[in-house]
Amino acid sequence: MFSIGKLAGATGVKVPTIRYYEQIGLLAAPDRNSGNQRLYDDAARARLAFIRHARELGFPLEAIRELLGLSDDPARSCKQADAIAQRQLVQVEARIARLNALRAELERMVHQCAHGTIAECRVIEVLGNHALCTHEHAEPSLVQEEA
Amino acid sequence: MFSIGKLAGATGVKVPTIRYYEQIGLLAAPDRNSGNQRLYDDAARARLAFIRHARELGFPLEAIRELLGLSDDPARSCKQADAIAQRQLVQVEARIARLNALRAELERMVHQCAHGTIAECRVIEVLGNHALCTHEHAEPSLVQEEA
DNA sequence: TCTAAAGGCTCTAGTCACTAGAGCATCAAG
DNA sequence: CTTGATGCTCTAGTGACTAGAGCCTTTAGA
Repeated sequence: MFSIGKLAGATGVKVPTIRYYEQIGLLAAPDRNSGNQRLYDDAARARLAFIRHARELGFPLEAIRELLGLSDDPARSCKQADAIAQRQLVQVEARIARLNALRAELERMVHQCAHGTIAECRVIEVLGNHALCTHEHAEPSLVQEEA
Repeated sequence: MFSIGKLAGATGVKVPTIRYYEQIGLLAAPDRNSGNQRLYDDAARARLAFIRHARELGFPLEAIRELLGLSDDPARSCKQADAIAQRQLVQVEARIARLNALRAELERMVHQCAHGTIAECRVIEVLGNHALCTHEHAEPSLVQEEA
């Protein structure tokens, strides 16, 4: 049985984050010791490791909640789990494509700068005038949040 | 002179977002008409276009605030503007590298799945056991937020 | 000129996944 | 037995918006 600190150390998830996961119902509330401190067992550790790993792979907490629900039912078809992972893959691919376009644009901007004054600065100029871009780039919404 | 709706149409920035930019001081509060509605001029339009373009390129609002400050001073050296763009480029590159690792991991997971039951599902298994990964992947913190 | 719809206003609260801090209580080591 | 680390709850803040309530103003058509 571990304290929350030991659990944090064992999984690499910070203490407040563990409490947050409990608060949103992603992790069951564990038993407490006589002094009201949380005590975790190895099953909790495994579950938290699962969550952490899925987070590292960019799954949103809601998808992780679903995956955890599925993993509790071993006899079931894994169709849904596949679909979730597949969806995540598609999103990661879209983000990569998008970031590659941004990188190209930023590189062009930075390389064209002659390091003179603001008045001649290619960075400022390009930002002010989208027509100077080679590519269209998508709305910020597509760029938001992470994986 | 445009209403906020026309400005939104002209720049592709949504109406509530424009008001939000005003609220956080990124866009100056414009004059109002007799009915207390905002009226924008072309300078405001250009400034908002700058902001939008910079957002599309993934600059955080604080960086944009700085860039706008610089662009108001045309005689100044563009060293700082370059540095901001360069920093952004580095971050975008880091995100691309990170996402490529994630994509590889997700692809492996998805392709190994035999589409059977949860008990045999590679997706669930890999998520539960980081040792099954080929790569280390970074902390979620590095993955957060966007460009 | 009237009316109805579209657009505008302010304000508050919600999103996601945490993070930070205040102000306490409890535990482990010396 | 003390001290410092760790734990507890609760509230509020982050970034960059988005959604909604409840109201007012403008504009186009009849």
